[in-house]
Amino acid sequence: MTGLKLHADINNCYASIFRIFMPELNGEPLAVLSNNDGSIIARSQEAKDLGIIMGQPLFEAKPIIDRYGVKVLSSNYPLFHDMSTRFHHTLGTFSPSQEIYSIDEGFLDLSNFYKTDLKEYGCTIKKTVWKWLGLPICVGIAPTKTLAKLANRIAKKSTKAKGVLVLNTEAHIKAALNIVDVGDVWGIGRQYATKLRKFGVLSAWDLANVTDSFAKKELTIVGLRIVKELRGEACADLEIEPPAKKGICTSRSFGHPVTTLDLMQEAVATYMTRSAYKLRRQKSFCAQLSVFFETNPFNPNEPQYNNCKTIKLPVPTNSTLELVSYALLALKAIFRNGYKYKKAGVYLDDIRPATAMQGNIFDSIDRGKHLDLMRAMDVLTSKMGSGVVKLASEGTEKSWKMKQDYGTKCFTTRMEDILVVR
DNA sequence: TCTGGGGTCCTAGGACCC
DNA sequence: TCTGGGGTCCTAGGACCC
Repeated sequence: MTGLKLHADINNCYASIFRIFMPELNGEPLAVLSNNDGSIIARSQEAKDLGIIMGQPLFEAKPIIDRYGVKVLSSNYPLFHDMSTRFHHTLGTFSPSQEIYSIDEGFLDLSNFYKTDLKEYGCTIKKTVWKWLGLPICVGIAPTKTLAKLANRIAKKSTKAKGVLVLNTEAHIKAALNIVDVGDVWGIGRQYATKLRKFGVLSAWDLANVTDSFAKKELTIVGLRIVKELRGEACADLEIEPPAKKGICTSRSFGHPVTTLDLMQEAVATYMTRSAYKLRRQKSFCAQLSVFFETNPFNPNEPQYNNCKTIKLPVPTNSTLELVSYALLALKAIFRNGYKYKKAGVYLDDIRPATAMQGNIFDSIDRGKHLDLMRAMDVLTSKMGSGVVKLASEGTEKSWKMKQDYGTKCFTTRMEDILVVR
């Protein structure tokens, strides 16, 4: 086996981050809420043990929360993001080759570490993250990314592994595949798991032993790659450089239903400002945008109206001013009075790098001026946070903005970022 | 009363072209 | 009488991820 990959992730990420700064939460059941405080998106181990379910609406979990005194907190993304950056930085000191996979997960390439005691190395990483950041992690090491993820999953549950599992012999890999349910394999979701079970494929080991043609036929080429990775054949390398996004979306549910065009315009302008900022951060332009909104689908007694309007731009741009004006045109084209809107969003599409720009002879906009203004806005935004400078169309009241009833301080960033403190 | 947000990739089918 | 077929592009929808 040539390649060797390490997967590390933060245990109960959001709950663990809060506990660093609020140690009184240690040992207590804790649930972290989605944007708008709608549902539960993260739980401490104690909350999991009480039967609080991932994705469960808050009101449904309320009986358990009240009965056992589960502590509830709103999401705090500035804080999560900051701690995530520190986690990945720490991880990166252990290999020259690193992939930042998500806010709480990363991969390292250990292919040249054949002389290293891998178990010990994994334990050192785990201890270091704990010492430097106070975050609990688990580590899996194996020949492919899929197997490293699987090793990590077992490490989390096994008392013997103590949070670090190395799978680098055929016997160990076979034993591991046998104890993992097919639905717990990375890339096998609910639909595929149900389908596979009907064919008698129950474990990860079963999946590793289907034929290539079966995998391709039933799970597409993506599934075939998973099967090969389970057999130890690497099909996915680490992504060292994050690829530029092909689509950029900003959408939110409203804290209160929105019924007027005025407020909807504020929200759309605000979301577009955010998307345009993301677009410029990755040094791209876009040639298409969409605006969409919906009423509350969980409320069948209210009249429902969802719509989406897409506009192709005559000249690709990343100017907030231009994108907002097109977005408002799109919105006006589809907005209807008489509905209680629950959510809106914008989507940027047909994204291309700044270098591939092509002009249009009918272009009447002074792009140089826009560019200077955007640069100035971006400097302020990155130094002082979003919202320090904004367009008039974004509004100032933002009565529609999302609910955060259980807010916390941004402990590591700015004290003035305090949302609501209880 | 109250149900997240932001992405990726693949496939099938239709339009269109020569 | 016999009414092609292959390629490409685009889009919608479905699956997955955290």
